Amino acid sequence: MKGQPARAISERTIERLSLYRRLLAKLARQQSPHVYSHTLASLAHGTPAQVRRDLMLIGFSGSPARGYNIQDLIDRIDLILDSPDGQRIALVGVGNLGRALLAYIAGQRSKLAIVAAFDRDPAKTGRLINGIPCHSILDMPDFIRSRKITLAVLAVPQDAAQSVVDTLVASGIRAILNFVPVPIRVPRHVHVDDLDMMMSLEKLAYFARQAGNGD
Amino acid sequence: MKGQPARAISERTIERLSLYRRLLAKLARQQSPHVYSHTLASLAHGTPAQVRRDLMLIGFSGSPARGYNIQDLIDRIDLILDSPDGQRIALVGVGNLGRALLAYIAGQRSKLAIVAAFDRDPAKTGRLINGIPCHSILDMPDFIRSRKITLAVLAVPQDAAQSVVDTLVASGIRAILNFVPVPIRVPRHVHVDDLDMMMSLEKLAYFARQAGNGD
DNA sequence: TAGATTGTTAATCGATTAACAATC
DNA sequence: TAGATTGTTAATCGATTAACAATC
Repeated sequence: MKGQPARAISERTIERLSLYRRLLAKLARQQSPHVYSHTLASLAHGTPAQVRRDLMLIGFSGSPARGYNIQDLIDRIDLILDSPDGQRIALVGVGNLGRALLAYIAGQRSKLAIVAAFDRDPAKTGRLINGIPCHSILDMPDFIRSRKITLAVLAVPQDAAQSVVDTLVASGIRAILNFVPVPIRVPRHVHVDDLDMMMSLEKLAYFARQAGNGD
Repeated sequence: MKGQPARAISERTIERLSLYRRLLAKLARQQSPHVYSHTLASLAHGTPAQVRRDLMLIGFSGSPARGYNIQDLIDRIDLILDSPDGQRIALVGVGNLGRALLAYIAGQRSKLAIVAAFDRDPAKTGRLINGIPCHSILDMPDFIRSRKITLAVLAVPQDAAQSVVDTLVASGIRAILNFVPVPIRVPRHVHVDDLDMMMSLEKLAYFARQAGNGD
């Protein structure tokens, strides 16, 4: 069964759809039930042409007179981005950053939910952290398999990263949000998104300097 | 005075230079003092052609016989990415995420250092958090100006984001690492990098699903 | 020397933007 | 109707990759 047109939507477009949905949710609480491409574009810091093209790619139509129906568009994006029965996330590495991510992600209401955390340190396992059960990393493979967890957030020490990733992949994980500043190797069917804060800071530092050493 | 060739290096290339430097630092502790483009490429998950092109752009040369000298290359990248007298960072928003970022960034040794944190909540100000002084957000403009802080990390609640950004910009901030999931408006000379975790998770969830709903 | 690698230009690829007929 | 907006194709732009002469 092929629910959607199944034609590949690019990574960039998926990112923007996620952003559009968030902006539309705010718009929905306001005046008009419709929005023009130029309005949404300006909220998203994009161009009207890009908004129209993105919506074309997901087969969503508007009207030249009124623009796009906000609620219908939200529903359409939900259909694409959300899995009907939600998707479960495992957090691996319950250090400072891991705990903050736990609180942060739990705070957003979404079809995505962290259902378990794992750590090597026995002092951290066997109890709830931010309402999420924290288990020994030894129990991770069974847990991921039995609970059909497909996503992982990686926040372990650098040295442990690759071996934890290998375990995650062997357990059936399909995508990893990686906070560890080291390139991790995965098979082609597994997706990785690297959020490398030091790299971002170094990049910003460079461009801040370029911006004008004037005064 | 024009220290570097000053020809614009692209954002992507700067990101890779930051990554190369990190990988080279590890290589430097090992066997050979030289590295080939294909070796560095494979560590960085890139292509040899891209590595050579990046190094060409910064005017760094190797030898067909031995490849690139590791220490010389590190020194060259330092010259481009680092400011001789370091660059100071302000953290705004000392919630769960802010405190974790404080610990994380302090942990990396770098020419970049968080020198102050700011929060609206009086319960959090007037004391050290992770060794960093935390001040009232009212003192922020003076502090940023007098200490010549050019970078900011933004981790405040959504509602406060834009007004805090306006204050930062007015105080002379040149670049912002933004963890708040809302598009912020800045003048053209200010650089923003958005690290939007929920967007990344939603993107990964989509591609994890595409990857094969097979079994 | 023969063989591998560098430095650099040209070709390719993908994504964004412009343009404009069709529509309300 | 006149005027603005949509839907979509074509043009543009930027970044990556391929190719290969020069070099060690």
